[in-house]
Amino acid sequence: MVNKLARLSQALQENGYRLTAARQEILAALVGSEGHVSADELVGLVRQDAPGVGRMTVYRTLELLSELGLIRPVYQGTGAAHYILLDDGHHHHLVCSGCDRVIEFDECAVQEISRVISGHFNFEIHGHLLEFYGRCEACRGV
Amino acid sequence: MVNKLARLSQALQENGYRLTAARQEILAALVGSEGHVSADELVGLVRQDAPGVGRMTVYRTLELLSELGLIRPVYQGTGAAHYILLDDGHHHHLVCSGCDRVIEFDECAVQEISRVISGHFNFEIHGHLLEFYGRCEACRGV
DNA sequence: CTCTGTGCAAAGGATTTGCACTACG
DNA sequence: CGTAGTGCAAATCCTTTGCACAGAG
Repeated sequence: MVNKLARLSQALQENGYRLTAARQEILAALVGSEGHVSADELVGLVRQDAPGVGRMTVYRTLELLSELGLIRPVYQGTGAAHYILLDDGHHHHLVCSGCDRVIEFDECAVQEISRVISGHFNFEIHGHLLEFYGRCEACRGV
Repeated sequence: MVNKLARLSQALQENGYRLTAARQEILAALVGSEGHVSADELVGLVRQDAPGVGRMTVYRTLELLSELGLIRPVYQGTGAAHYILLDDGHHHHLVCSGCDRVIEFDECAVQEISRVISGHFNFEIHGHLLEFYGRCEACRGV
């Protein structure tokens, strides 16, 4: 987790962005939340430690991280966007259509596909998201 | 494409929903658009053929289709949600962080993973989305 | 010292209620 | 016929600008 924070900070600096106090707070809150928050929830988390941080700084930092490919906004259920951490380069979800629950899993066999696609489209791949949709055990009404 | 329309219509009816005139228009517009539209764009498309259809009927139908796992909202760039058709059960994207362009591809080797995950979590899988993020040829400044 | 980043308030969209009306089955 | 579905307008919520100030390099 400390590693994740360091990696995010470093990525910002390497791309010519300043590592300000506000950004450090935001990154810490993001990592601490395991990377599953809406922008608004994140504002709340950040303000627990740093009450002075503005809502828009959070929005702008999220946009910045998205552009760098470090996080990704997804829809989870309805309403506001949720952000997931991609700093390991990949992320995997199991999304239940019934209860909108999100389960994460680690099995990843996308490497080969990744290589093929990359060559095929001359596309430089930084990360990926794999989501399965269906019904979880509970919602199937076992 | 006619098949897709029929499959969507059938899915609605099988789940106890009525196949109204408005819904038929919406489904047709969705299939005709190749399944890459925002809610607002879809309202426009539907109204070309059926001017009387209300914005909210479109929203509600989209929500309904999402619950049934037939479509999925995703972020493409910023602003409004875009909906993609999952009626084949799967969908694959290549998203460029630079220009927000979305390229679709067909290579799919997720079947095995799907089976493993399904058994592992006792989760009934209906479809999936696989997205790769990175930089396209143009944005790498070849 | 300069330029990037920040915070506030207010604007701008997108999405969602509430409720009377229509039409599918 | 009864109930699910529809349409309108207004409300609500999320996100984005514009601009003066503060802080990093």
